[in-house]
Amino acid sequence: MPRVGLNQQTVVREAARLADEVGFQQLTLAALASRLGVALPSLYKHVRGADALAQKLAALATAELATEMSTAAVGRSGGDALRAMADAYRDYALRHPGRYPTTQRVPDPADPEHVEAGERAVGAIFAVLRGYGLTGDDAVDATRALRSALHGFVTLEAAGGFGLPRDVDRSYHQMVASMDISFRSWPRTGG
Amino acid sequence: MPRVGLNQQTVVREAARLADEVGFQQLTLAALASRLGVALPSLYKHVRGADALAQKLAALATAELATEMSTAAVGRSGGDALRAMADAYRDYALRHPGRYPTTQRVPDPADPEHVEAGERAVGAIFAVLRGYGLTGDDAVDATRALRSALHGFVTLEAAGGFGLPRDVDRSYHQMVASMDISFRSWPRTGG
DNA sequence: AAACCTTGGCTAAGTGTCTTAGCTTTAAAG
DNA sequence: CTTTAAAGCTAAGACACTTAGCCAAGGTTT
Repeated sequence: MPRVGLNQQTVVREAARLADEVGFQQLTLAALASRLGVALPSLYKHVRGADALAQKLAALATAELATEMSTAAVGRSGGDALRAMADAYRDYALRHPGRYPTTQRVPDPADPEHVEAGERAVGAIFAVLRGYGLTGDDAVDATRALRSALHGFVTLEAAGGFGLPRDVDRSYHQMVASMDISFRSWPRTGG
Repeated sequence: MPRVGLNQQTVVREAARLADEVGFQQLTLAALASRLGVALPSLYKHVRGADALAQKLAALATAELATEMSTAAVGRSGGDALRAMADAYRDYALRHPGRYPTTQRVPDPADPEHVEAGERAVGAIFAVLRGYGLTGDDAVDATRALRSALHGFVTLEAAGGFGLPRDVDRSYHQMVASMDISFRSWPRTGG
């Protein structure tokens, strides 16, 4: 039997593509193997199992998202940076509906690339918030608030949770605009 | 064989309890059946299958959550109502970690109780926002923003996504305080 | 009380998923 | 050319959900 020549990276990248097509929940080792032209158990030569694959996928997606967030904010500050980053965030979630949910997985301490990616993502938010003069505990609180709003929005949108006809882009921009206001008048604790 | 005397309600209620104990993802028909003292296929006499059970669980949890949100806000207005409702929301998610995720499922149009529960939940938010003078499109946008923030926060918290030592209660209260400010100075569109 | 019949329980069996064990062959290294 | 690590394979097991079909409990009807 001729070898296909897989390695971990090709497996994970194909899993990412497949997840975007069918949804993360529907990503199955059987479908992935068939897509790669290999029998299912052969995947275990490259990935420890289904959970390990999900973790590697999370590392990949988190790195991609962190890069897009950072790139969007570069050269901007304040509300400009916030809007650009928020748009990049939602764009990513919409373009990669299968990868996005994995970005909320807690980074695996045993995977340095995953940890680094998570730090870059949070770091990007922190950098934007510094533009509002938010540091220390205030920055931590504001980061949590911003992550919550962005993640919550794209999650509800993906789940079809916004039933009413009101334009969803509009609602998102309003939310980001309101966060801009919030950050400018953030209830300071002086942490 | 003596009959256990199950019905749909007892099955769904036990599923809710079990989900809270082991997590929604770990809720399995096998575990539920064993907990109820029947063989697995017997459950199909009361529920159409695993997905239907999840839907009924969603209807139950959504109704519970809607009730707690409404109750918390009754007799209050403005920031008081907002804080009370937000606290009730997070309380519910923390007390019922297995039920909570099902509340984000889109209500099944074929299940009137589910639909009604969803409307009550959104209605409770709408009522609070009316206290800020928000109506029409503004209320829709603000509702989406509030739902996003609350849902995002409790989801990230449950996933262990808040790594830093900063107190999580504090961060939540800061977020809610900032939403209070946002709603008072909401970027109006006059919808 | 006896017959009836609805229904809630059961066992058996099939499908799809992940996983492990162990064999074979490729193809690179010496 | 021989050796060997690794990448593929088949076979088989553990669980999950689901369907089919049987049987008895227990209420209803005569």
